[in-house]
Amino acid sequence: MTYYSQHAKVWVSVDCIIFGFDEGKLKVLIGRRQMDPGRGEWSLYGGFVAAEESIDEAASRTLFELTGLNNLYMRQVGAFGSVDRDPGERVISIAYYALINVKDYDERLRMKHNVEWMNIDELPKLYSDHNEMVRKALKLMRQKLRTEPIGFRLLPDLFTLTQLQKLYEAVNGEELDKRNFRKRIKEMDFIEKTELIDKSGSKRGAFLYRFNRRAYNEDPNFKL
Amino acid sequence: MTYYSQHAKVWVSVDCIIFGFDEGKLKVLIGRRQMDPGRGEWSLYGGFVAAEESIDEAASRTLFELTGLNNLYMRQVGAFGSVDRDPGERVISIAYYALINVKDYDERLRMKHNVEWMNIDELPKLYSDHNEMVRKALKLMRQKLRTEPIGFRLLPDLFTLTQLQKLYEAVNGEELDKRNFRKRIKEMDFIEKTELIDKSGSKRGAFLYRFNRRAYNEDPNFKL
DNA sequence: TCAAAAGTGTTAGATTTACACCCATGA
DNA sequence: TCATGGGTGTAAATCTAACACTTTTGA
Repeated sequence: MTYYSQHAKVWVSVDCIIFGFDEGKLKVLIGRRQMDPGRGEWSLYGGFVAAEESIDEAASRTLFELTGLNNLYMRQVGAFGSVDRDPGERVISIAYYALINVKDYDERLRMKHNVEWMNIDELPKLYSDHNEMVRKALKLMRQKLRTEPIGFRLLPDLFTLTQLQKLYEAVNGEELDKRNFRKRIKEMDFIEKTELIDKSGSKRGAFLYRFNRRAYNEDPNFKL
Repeated sequence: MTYYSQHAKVWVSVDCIIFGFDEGKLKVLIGRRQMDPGRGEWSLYGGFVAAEESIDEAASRTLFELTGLNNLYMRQVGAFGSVDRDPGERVISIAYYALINVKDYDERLRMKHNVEWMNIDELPKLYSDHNEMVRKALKLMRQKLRTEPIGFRLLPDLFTLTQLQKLYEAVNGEELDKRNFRKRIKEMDFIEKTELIDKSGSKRGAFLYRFNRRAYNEDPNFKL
């Protein structure tokens, strides 16, 4: 009989706020809950933490289960632990947000799990405290986006400056000045201009850029 | 047999990073661990989350147990959940930081719990992942300190501008220009000058100031 | 030919930083 | 009388924000 055993054990789960960027909008992946309690309610995707895995591993595993993708950018949002946050049993949940490039997500897998991309500013009421989780995740993600080049995780490898700007506008919910934005980008040597041109967004076509992680690691002065 | 019961339950604890400010230094409250495993190692103070309390309540209760103080400023740092972070059993821990005015802490209670104030930059190796918790707590606290007037929670009700400046210097680990600092303070109407003078720090004496929470709530433009 | 997105510099204003001396007092 | 911490303003430099027109091309 150890010192520990006089205390209660509880279930611990992870819930994932998966951000995507498409058609100029920031989106979150949500689905209808498939089990009781709360069956049918809009909900984040989650899973339980198993005995032999860390909470980060549980989050990675859950993300992989849902998306088939590994090594996603992922950060912890925090622990949510009201006694009755889950209407069934006492479950403490640890929220994680992840960034994915919508195009990398296999549509069939998405259908199979019955989840969909919902605009961040049109989210319905979600199960339990999931709305609160999304709010906090967004707040943290915004902060990170200002000081680290994580936005590229939401875009294809090659992107136009207009796409990049729209991404920043969507996340922060405010418009930016095109010239000032491009001036800042030009100062960051790790955002490389290619000779490739994307004609999908305009008749004239726009140069495609890429993020050079190596160059960033050598001279990581990012500020937006 | 519910859906939940096929999953493992784990112990969940809270660990507290308690910051104090004294003699111009930022300090953390740590003590020698009183139980196995790890008996005798330097450690944060913590406790288990009980079945019928939220994690925030567990943190408040733990803080009260240790300090006899209620309504401390307290924020969650995050969940720590490596499988073998605790050498005894699987325990997921949620870290919280709290700010207290060292003078409010009853010295007898401190002795009773066998904890002491250790300078943040002279911390020894702590039990398990507690050093990591402190690092993250400090990072978050610094961020908050820049955008919200939480520094007052570390000072007596009445304080001199020199004390306030030393506090900011200690937390951020860098010196500030006295004139620029005072200029900024003067712009914040919720930091009120009193007619009282403190002679303990100098022969000439310095005016004492106080933080007016009501005024802050009306016009919360803080930036330091 | 024209609509629609791409691309490009300059300037005023605001903010930030650097900096040095006099004052009041108790020992 | 002097050592110690308290208190005060200005100017240069940097950063931020506002702003409008030309280019290219497919329909």
